[in-house]
Amino acid sequence: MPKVTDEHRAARRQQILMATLRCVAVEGLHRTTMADVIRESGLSAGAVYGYFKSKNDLILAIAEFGLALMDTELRGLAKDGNVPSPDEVTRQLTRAIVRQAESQEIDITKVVIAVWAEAVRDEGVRAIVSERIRTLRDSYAGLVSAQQAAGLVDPDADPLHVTQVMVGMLPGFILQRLVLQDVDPEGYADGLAALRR
Amino acid sequence: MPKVTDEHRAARRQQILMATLRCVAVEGLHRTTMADVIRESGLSAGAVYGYFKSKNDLILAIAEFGLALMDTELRGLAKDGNVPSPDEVTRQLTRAIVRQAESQEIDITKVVIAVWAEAVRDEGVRAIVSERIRTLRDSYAGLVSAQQAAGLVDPDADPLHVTQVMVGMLPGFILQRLVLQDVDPEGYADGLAALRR
Amino acid sequence: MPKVTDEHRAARRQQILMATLRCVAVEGLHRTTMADVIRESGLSAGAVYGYFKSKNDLILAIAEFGLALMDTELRGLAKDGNVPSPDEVTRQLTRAIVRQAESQEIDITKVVIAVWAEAVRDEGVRAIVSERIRTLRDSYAGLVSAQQAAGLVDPDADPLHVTQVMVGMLPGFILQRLVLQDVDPEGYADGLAALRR
Amino acid sequence: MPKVTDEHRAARRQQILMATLRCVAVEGLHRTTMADVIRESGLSAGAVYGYFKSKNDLILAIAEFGLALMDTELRGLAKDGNVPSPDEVTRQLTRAIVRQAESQEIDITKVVIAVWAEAVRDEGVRAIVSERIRTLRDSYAGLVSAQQAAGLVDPDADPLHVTQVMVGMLPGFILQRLVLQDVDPEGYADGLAALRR
DNA sequence: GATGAATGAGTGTTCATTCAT
DNA sequence: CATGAATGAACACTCATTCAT
Repeated sequence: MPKVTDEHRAARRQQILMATLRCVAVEGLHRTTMADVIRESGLSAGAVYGYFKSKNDLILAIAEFGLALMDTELRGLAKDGNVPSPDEVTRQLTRAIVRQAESQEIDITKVVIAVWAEAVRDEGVRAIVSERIRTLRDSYAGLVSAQQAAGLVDPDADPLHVTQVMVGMLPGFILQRLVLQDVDPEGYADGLAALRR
Repeated sequence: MPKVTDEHRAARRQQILMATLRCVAVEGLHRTTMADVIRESGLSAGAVYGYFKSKNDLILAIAEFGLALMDTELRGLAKDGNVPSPDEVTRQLTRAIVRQAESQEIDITKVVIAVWAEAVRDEGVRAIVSERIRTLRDSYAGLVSAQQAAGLVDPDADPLHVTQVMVGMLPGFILQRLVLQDVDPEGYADGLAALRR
Repeated sequence: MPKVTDEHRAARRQQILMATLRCVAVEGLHRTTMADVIRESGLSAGAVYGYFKSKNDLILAIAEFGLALMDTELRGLAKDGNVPSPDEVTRQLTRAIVRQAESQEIDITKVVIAVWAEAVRDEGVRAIVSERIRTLRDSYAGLVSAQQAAGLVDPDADPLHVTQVMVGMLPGFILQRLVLQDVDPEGYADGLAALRR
Repeated sequence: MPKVTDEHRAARRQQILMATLRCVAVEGLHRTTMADVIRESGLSAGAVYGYFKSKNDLILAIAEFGLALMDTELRGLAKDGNVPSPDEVTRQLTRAIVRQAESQEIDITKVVIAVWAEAVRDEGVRAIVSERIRTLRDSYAGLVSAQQAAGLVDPDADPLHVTQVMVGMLPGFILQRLVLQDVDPEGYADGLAALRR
């Protein structure tokens, strides 16, 4: 079945990627074997290797995909005319995370934590995670200026530092949600609000 | 002479544990092989298996040890008579993390992230991580009451929520520090302080 | 238009064969993959399999072609009226080998050695190599009679034995040339001449 | 069963080596799989890899061993007081080859041809083959001087060239013996003798 | 007790070949 | 016919664990 359309190729890649995400969410990055991916994808070994030339390639694709999902969700926030307070932003973001995690068959946040761990020791994955975190911060940056102008955030503060904490609150939310299962967006946002007075 | 033997046993366990931490910090949990641990510890395979009956056992011990190190450091904070602001607490905690990470031959925070990832899929590790996070929150709890009394935190807020955010800011600090290497305790604390205006 | 088609077919076969020779000279028989041949030939997998029904078929064709090249070169020798001495024959033959090896883009002698090794274990290849060596000996046979008549070779000797040694000197030349790179036709012929004093 | 004697280790290596030789004589170098070697040696995969760290390692050992067997046989020749003629030397050497090939359960000359083919494309094997051929030539060198002094070989000839042809006659003997099965030491030596008058 | 050689199921990956388009 | 995506058995190699000494 040669000379296949680009859409077909893209669909196959997606098929493999989704199969891998399903495996990784359950087994983690390293306990997911290529045999798992092959079985789960319903393709043959050769087919999978036709789309991803190694397991590492697949991990990089997973990393990109997993973090991209988180990211897209956050873009909409700055769109509105009004300026949300930091706790309001956190509420929206954690809500988005929970929605993502629960909407799919798989909990993407499990994949994301696996990717963080891999980023510590694999340069390629680290580059991807770095880029994603930076993008996230940049998405915030404009919002922070508006918040400073509106008196919601100390106007003398370095916006970078503000984005670092704001982004920095999300991993802890994800981790506590998965491990202790006792955090939720409302409580987490309230907790931050409480710190502000 | 059981006393001496017990001490000997404890020393051997520690020796193996430290060897494992060294390996895990560099290679991660799953790329660290028992052969690595055996070589690094300077013991024989049989000896290592005499102290830890499986690799999973060793991982559990690693998880316990890695998170315990973080915890002990934080206890001292509540000891002082004065009541530190939330950002001051964050400053102290992140400083403690950096101190820990840089004081040892190995960066313990790398091990910690590996442990988080494992907690997602291994019930045993998850139980340990849960317990540690809860302990950390409990250590905070008293402090939060004091901060509420002192007007540093909204007295109407649920203390649990406050401890959730306060603890929740640390994983993001650790992650950004390892991956982007552009965060430091002072900036991070300043960022939080800025949110409180 | 069957004529054109046949020529076309022959050209395609040649194209695939040359591509294979190029691969085999570099990688050897077994490290040359069909994918290599396909890529090098510029054809599709299906096309290559249209001309050679298996890799083994291709190997047989390689064997035939590689040894044929050596053979054609040697025919001209007996043509001349004068009777060359054994060392003179060796000089001409080794010169022919070197010329062949250096004239083409690929060193055909590398392919020849690979074919010898395959002949040891594959009956089909062995049959081809057998036939080629026999042909080579036959080409010599007439010459030997002439040399015996001319007193250049012991007239009482069995011509078969003489052709066996004469042919037998060539593999050693090829091997030493490829591996040690310190033999040349002149020295080799001189060496044989020295034995005849 | 730890702390095993050196003899035990050497015996195990030999056991694996002999198993490999048996496989290579039948299947060639590349069709011999590690699974073949493992089965034939009667050991486990891990055990084999404990003695040879890769298949390539094993191939190098095979090359060394296979050619060494040929070599040892040839040393005794120069020992005798009398000076053998070149054809006599060839008779002895080819006899030694046949004896070696037939004395063992496996025909070592089949392995040797496989090694030649590998030497063309693997630098490590080539180094070993080079060294062996050089050693063989050196073993001859003394003999050639004696033959030149005794008038059996042209005294003006370069001894190197003489050793090149003398060594060069052996591959052709081995090859014709395996492929055509119609050469024997007596005929081959007679063929060379015939060239000398 | 301590040792480390041995095990063997399992790992990521390749590749000759087929066949739907 | 020609194409090249797909197949899946096989490959070289690893590694947690055991147990004879």
